[in-house]
Amino acid sequence: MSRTYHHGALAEAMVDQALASVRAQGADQVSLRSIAQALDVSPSAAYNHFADKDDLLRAVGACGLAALDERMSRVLAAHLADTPDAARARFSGLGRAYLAFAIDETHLFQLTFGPICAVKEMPPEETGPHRKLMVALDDLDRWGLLKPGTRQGLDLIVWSATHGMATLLVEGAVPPEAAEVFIDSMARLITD
Amino acid sequence: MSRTYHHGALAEAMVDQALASVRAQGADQVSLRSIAQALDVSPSAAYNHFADKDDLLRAVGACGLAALDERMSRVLAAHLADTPDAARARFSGLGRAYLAFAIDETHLFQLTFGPICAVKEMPPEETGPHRKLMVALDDLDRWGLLKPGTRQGLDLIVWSATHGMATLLVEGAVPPEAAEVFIDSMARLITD
DNA sequence: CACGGAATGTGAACGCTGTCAATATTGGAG
DNA sequence: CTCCAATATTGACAGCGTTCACATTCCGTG
Repeated sequence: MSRTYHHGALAEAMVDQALASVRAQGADQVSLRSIAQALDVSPSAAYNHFADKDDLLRAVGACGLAALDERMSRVLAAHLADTPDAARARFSGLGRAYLAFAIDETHLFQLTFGPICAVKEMPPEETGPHRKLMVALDDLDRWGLLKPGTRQGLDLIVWSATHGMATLLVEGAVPPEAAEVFIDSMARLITD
Repeated sequence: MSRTYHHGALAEAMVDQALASVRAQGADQVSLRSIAQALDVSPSAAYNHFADKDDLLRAVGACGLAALDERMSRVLAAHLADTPDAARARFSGLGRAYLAFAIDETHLFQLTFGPICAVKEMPPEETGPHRKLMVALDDLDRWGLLKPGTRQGLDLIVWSATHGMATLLVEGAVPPEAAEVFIDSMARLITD
């Protein structure tokens, strides 16, 4: 199986390889040349498919966002029931998924939400994870589980707290055990 | 003013220059060579004072933490009174200071809380900003302004929400105007 | 005051990096 | 079958962090 001059699907192959490298070593340590070498391809081949190294890394960051979104989707799929308990389970399950992603995909999390992938023409309102969190909040509200009149301000609080807790975990400022404590405290604070 | 062979205080001068460069361009774009050149010094001179480039950047990150701490100190100094209102003012003032730092020192914030300066033998419990926030929470509790029985879980919530909101501002995921909304919502949520 | 070692700065070099321009190869449409 | 557009290569460039051998200066000890 001699490798042809044309690879055929270099773009995806490079994203895959870059994804693996980022997971293993963190985005800072990944070099364009090393992933080209891993694919038996010349370094400059990348420039037929990506503008930059950063452009490639942004594609990897998008994979990270997708991975997080899928974790959250699985949680929703596990609690479909139309009951207060299911609504509660969805909300704290989503939070747990977010934090679990930060814990065991640290490097990918850092890339996805780091400076390179900074939000550009892609407001968080339209991304999966943020929307899912807000919908879960709406559900809680619909069942009357939130303290009355607090729904509005809760958007920013819940989002920033969850995302912030994730970054604290990633930075090592807080031990992984704190994640569960956080989820419980949050649920206790916003529900009646 | 001939420049002597020995600079005299290269270490501090390099930190100062690096701090300025980080503020201007962000830590990623700062090169050891450029700051050496700005100080009219050979690139390798840095290695008499710092182990690494990262070691120098960590010193800059420490400056960032100090700058944040000073902002928060100023807030405390402005509300010394031993009254409930002063306690409230201290709490939300500290939050505002944290977010203001993130807004107008974006690059420095990213370095200070980024991977390079990752917490190492320096638990946040001992850093100024975290401690100040917790003390402010204690004050609110002492005046009976918190919902009863919630004090314990509030540590993680308040810390992660504040820090998280700061990172969202830095990433551009949220506009600066949201900062004030956040502070109000937070205060309303945790106090009675 | 003299001197010698410690501290500090220099210069050139190494291997690595991202990126680009010129060139070669190839698949597929006409 | 031919030719163009897409794709990959080669070679080069400038810049990076880092190291090593060496130069210069400062300062405490005799």
